[in-house]
Amino acid sequence: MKLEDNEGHGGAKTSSRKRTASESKRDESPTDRKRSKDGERDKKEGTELKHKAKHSSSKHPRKPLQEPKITSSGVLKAVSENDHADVKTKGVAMDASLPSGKNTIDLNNNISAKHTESDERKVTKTEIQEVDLFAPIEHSDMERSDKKSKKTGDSQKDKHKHKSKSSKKGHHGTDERNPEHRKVGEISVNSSDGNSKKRKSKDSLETDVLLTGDGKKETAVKKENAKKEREKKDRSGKDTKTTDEKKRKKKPEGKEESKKKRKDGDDGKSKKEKGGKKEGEDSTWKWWEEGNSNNGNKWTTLEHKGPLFPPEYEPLPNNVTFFYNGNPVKLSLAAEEVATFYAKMLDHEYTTKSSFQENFFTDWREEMTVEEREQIKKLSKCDFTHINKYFLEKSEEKKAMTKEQKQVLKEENNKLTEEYGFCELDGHREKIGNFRVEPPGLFRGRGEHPKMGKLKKRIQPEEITINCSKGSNIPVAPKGHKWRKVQHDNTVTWLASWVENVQGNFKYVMLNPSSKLKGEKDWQKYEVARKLKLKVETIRRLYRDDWKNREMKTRQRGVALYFIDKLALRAGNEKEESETADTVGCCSLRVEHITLHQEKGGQEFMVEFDFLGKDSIRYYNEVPVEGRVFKNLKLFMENKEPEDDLFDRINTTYLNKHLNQSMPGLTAKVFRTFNASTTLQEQLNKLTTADMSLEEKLLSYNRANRAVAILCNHQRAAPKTFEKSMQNLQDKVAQKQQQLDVAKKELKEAKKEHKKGGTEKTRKLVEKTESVVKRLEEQLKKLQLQMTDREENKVIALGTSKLNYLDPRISVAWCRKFNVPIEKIYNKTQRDKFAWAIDMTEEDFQF
DNA sequence: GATGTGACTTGAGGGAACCGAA
DNA sequence: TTCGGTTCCCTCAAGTCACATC
Repeated sequence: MKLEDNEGHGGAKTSSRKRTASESKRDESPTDRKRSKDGERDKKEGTELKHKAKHSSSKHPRKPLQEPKITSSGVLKAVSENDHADVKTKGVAMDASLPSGKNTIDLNNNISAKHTESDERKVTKTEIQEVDLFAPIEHSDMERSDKKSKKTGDSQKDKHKHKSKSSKKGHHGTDERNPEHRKVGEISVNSSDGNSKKRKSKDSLETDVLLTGDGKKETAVKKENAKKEREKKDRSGKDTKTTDEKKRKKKPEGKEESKKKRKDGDDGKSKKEKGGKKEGEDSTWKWWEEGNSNNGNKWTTLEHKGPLFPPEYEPLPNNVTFFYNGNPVKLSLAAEEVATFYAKMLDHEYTTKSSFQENFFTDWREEMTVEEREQIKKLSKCDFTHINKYFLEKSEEKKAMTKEQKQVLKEENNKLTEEYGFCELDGHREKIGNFRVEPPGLFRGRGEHPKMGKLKKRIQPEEITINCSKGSNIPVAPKGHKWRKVQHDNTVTWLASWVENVQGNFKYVMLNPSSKLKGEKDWQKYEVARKLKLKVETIRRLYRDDWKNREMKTRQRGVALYFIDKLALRAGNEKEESETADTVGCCSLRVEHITLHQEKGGQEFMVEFDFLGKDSIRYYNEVPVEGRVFKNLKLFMENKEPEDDLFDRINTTYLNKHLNQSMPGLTAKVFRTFNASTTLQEQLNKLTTADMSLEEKLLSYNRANRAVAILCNHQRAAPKTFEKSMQNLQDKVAQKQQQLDVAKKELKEAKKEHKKGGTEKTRKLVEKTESVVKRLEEQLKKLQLQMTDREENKVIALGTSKLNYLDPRISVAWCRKFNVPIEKIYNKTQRDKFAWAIDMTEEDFQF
């Protein structure tokens, strides 16, 4: 088959880029001359292919990859296997349910297994309800809110028309992009993307969406579910909320909970939780039960106090000296402040890196006076140790403060949070996520960031734009200052913004994840992912077809999508070279990041991935792929240098445009959410049974969560105290075992005595000893489970996936179904963030 | 169509707060 | 009550993605 390819075509590269040697070489190869012809035909056919900007070797010198900070997947695998062994020897029967064929929580196997299952499994519409992106979402867990809002729904229907394009000033029309024109009790699933108007028209063409007489979209599935719901209601004679409330009231109180309640004075709240809320603040704003009457705007009224600035620089005491070339030097205030930034970091590895030192020194010199610059010419001659010692002492002093002194500080802090940490949004008090302006300091990029060590300058009010509603109390700028600008743009969610000087990025003051604005977006995100579930089989079939397409570009698209779907890779936007660390995602993978093995470890068509992803976290994985993918990869790598792009014909914009055609609202990152949540749901279904103890259930939950974290490559550094705490646990287990052995011996004796000549006393002793043995056995098992869980969690971060990728309704439903207190899986912050899900989800929810 | 901009989400690290054992 | 290990939660860097502009 002939493959369309215009690699040799003149317009291949972006105009500003120089052609690399390898590019020229390729242009001259016979294959490419052929491709050039094909390319011209492409152009004629209107399918012009464009090369992506390519990395030249000078810009991306091939350097050895950073040692895995924590582990490669191989290590993860090894850990899992060990754990598996542990689990077996400890007799905790959880292993049979591990996700992979090899009974390890191994990424490859896990994903392969998952795909095999989901590929074979037909996702029918009756499994989950169809959710229309732009129309009312009506599925079981939302019904309660729907019902409640129906009271006001009809009267408000008219309000939900598209807002006309707003006359935006400084910003482009976010309202256009995200109209959120939903009806009362509904939520629009059109996330932050923009083309809602366009999409709505596209969406209305979808065949699986039925239009009812009044123009309201309703799917057949929704109708079916509504019918079921009515039947359910008829049977119970009560509405779902009542049932739900009753159910929750009935829920047995876990031991831990009741213990906690007693301890905290029967209100079930920890000290922290108690401290977090003011009197009268207990009633959470149940925005999910309300309609959105903002016509796509983010808010109607917004009032806040503006951001809180860091304290002014406090000069060093006279007895703390900076030395240059062995001589004490009294620095100017500005230079001294920057010197303290460096001095504070002296113990950090950063300061040993040459780029950090160079960047710091360059920026520091800019803050110096002419005389200082004249005098201080070499960083190596600078001695910051005295300053460093001073700050260490200060830190020790702070630690050694009395309880009362600490309390005073805390109260001062609380006062500031009270004043600046909340805003009034549409009449509701909402928590602000980050109300403090970032203090000055030295920029710490992650990985080998070329700008590490540069000076992050102090932000002045004159650089800050305030966003609030017209007619509200405008925040007052600090004395002697004024704001850069005060605007009233309700199409954006931020309260204040500024541009940081190191990378020129915008920084924003935004709301806390528990707020309506963030919660609604989160909900929408999971609804899009659920919608993908209905389409994923078609999409997979389509990208498989792409593998054999005659166009190179289409083939690359097919393979890239396969990776994004199968391996949960990030999209991989192009980045500014030399401005950021050299990290990649799917579309920006280079030839050097993969190695093809015709056969490895008894499996054919193996692809070895080794690259630095987001935050310079290493991604290492060996994956068996389908033969056609393997062949295509070979083709993509043909005649390329290691530093050339693997997918040189596509980029994330192209990929997302294509995905959006398959399903409105679909982008590359939705696959991560979809696959993460699907994996959690499948694993929980597989790993939990009703007869498990609470601890066993929690281990199952964490294992399911872990499978997702591995899939998403969420690694963490092993805690510093890991070995020690494991040793402590092991000691405890040994101690408990010993106690158990003794108790068992005593029981045997007691039984013997009782058998000899049974009296009331001997009978009671047997009973007592039996209960002791039982209690000790339970305690031992609990400790063993704890140990297993901790060991398995050594280098895996569960938090990120839990917060960002796992539909909370899966977890909430699981808790309800298996009587697990929600506090066991979500801490206070997480419960606040997922309040909407906790309130609306019933036990039968399935992602 | 390429590039730039802006608004947002995702992510790991680290200090503060908390909690249980001694 | 103290100490030390663990968890929470804040911070800010680093992504994604859509729209604007050239």
